[in-house]
Amino acid sequence: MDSTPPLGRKVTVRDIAAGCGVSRATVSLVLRGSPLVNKDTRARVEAELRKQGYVYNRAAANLRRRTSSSIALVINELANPFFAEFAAGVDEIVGEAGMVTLLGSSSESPRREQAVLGSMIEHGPGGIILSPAEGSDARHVLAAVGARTPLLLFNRELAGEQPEYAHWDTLLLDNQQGAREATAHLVAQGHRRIAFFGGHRDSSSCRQRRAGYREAMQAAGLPVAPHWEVECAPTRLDAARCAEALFAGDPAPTAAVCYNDAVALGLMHGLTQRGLAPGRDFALTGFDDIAEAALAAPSLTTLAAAPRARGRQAAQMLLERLRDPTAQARRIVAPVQLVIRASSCPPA
Amino acid sequence: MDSTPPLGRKVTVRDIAAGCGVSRATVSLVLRGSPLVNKDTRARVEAELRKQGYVYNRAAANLRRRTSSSIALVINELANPFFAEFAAGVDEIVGEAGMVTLLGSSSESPRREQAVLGSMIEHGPGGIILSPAEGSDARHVLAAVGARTPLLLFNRELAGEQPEYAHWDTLLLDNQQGAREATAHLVAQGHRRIAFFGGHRDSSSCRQRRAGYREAMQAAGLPVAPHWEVECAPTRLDAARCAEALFAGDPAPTAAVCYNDAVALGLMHGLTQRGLAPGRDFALTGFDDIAEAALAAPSLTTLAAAPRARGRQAAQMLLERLRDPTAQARRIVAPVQLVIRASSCPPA
DNA sequence: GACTACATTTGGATCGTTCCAAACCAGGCC
DNA sequence: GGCCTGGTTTGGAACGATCCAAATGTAGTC
Repeated sequence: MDSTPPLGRKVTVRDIAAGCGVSRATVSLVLRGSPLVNKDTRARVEAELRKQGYVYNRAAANLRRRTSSSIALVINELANPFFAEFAAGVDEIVGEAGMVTLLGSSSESPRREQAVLGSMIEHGPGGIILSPAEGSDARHVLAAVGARTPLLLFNRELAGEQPEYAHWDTLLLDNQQGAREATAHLVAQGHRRIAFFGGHRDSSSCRQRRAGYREAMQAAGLPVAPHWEVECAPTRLDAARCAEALFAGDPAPTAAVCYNDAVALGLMHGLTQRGLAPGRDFALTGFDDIAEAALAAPSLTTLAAAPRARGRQAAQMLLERLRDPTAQARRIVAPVQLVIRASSCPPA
Repeated sequence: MDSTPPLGRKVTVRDIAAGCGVSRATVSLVLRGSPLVNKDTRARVEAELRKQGYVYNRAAANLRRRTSSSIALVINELANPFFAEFAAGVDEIVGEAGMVTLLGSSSESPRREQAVLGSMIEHGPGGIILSPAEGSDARHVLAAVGARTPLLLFNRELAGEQPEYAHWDTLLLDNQQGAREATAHLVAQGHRRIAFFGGHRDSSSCRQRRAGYREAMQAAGLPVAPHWEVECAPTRLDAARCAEALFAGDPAPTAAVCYNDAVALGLMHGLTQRGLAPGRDFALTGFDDIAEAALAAPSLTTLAAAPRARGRQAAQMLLERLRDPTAQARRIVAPVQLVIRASSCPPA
């Protein structure tokens, strides 16, 4: 009986088995808490495990069992607090399920996204949660991940998505409904000249939000002047810079539905510099409900997407898919909630 | 020769070997780009790899080679933009090195931290980057990760760290120097009554920043009144609530060095509600240089810690450690940079 | 004592890859 | 022909766990 804990080598089931005079199979049963093994034997083995400082090798187990214990999470921009919250939510659920999250960031580059997916897939994740980079398309994603590993798309749809990719689950935000509600709220406040401000024309979320805005305007019987639809990068800085454009034509709007909170806060800045007090002389709404929305002056009316809850939901959807790989693909459009604060005042 | 791509099963080197009439060993050599294999053979094998849609099984390879291709990253609070940036930096370098990041979040709970570390270690990461939860101590961390896996500590030191843990690398921010510079800057602006605002007494970063503040005050020959050191949770909300405390005694300060940016922004809010204009009637500085610091009104003087660069640095340090496991442990204190903006005005 | 019934334990084969020492093959040289 | 050399290729044994069918022991029954 050679029960000395090995020095250079890792401790394996073999060492434990030798250490307390049972077979490897028995140790393995103990490790998995099987009811087959005798009480005393279990106690002896468990003592030996502690004594030798055994650590389970999940990779070896996964190899033999043909299972996986990880979920890959590929995010377009991790540094964005919205996606960081989302990632935290995913990791929460993945952790609760006893699995581990493989993290990757694509930095909004479809090429890097493909490379990252390719690297992830070699590690054999049970499934993948992908928040696509702008411009990412379905063919490349399919080429990188193959048809075997379940994939869940978050936040954006892929360009060129065909029925053949229909086995992918999708979790989207209801951008259109959100923008519609924000617009309707401004209308209800008494505004007639309402702009849509910010975002990139080619981003799908921007298109959807703008569609919701137009829909609500039309439903209220209100016209949309061309210079009320202003495009800008989705950053505070660029939004502040573009504020001018709203007042470049006649008639000037008295309110704006903004692409997101960052843009709304930038616009506030721009308005202030023009001598207009946001929340008094001009009403606006955001999108996302980031932490600062509640603390801005004036506090920002916005649409809460609850990114952490969405992360949890995405992870749960994927875990369910792992349990039943043949189930029908799901497409969930999560509602967003209008949070009314001070910025959406009635017209001056 | 059975070259039909298997249906239910995964494609393995065995299938490729059979598919083009060579041995598994040869396929393996091709996969790793060995110069030993003949040009024509290589081409044949590579064609077969593409044809069958082979994906490399890194877990199996790691098992045999006794190597690892992952780095574990355990963060105290991923939703905090500072740490999200840090994580993005880590992942950048880890990805460049052809490895993958295992993500875990401890939500500032030492208990969860230990559980997460325990789960991580079973996946056999090559090394671990840990940004400890508040109150996490060295003994528990050691128990969870063992002495075998290299560990790098970021941002905080562990309670009860003894010489026996001296093999852990450490990357810290120079909190003390930062606070000293901020204080000295306010002194140079002409302030005499300077407060230190926010943070928890028992957090090590808060202690260090406060020490820097006191040092600078002493160096300038300035006294520190007891009610100038105000404690509060490191959130905007609580900071706004605690602003009052600064003016609860005589004499009132004319400037404050804040624990971090969130607190500084909260204090601005609190000042405004008291009828004081931050950046005109009262000077303040932050810490972290979060995105909004530059866009706040007034823009916030603060200390830039460059979290993404720190993440890259941490990953690099750990990768070097993997290359040379016996090298002397390193302890790097990264300087932070004072960014002067509008909030640190001279006295009114 | 032979039988079944049940609880517990076990040795090999296996997962997909890599290592290693040995084998193979062609060409050149004595 | 025998021998060496250098470039290629290869079968079998690992890595650390799990599966499986079969073996072992222990009572209980007739």
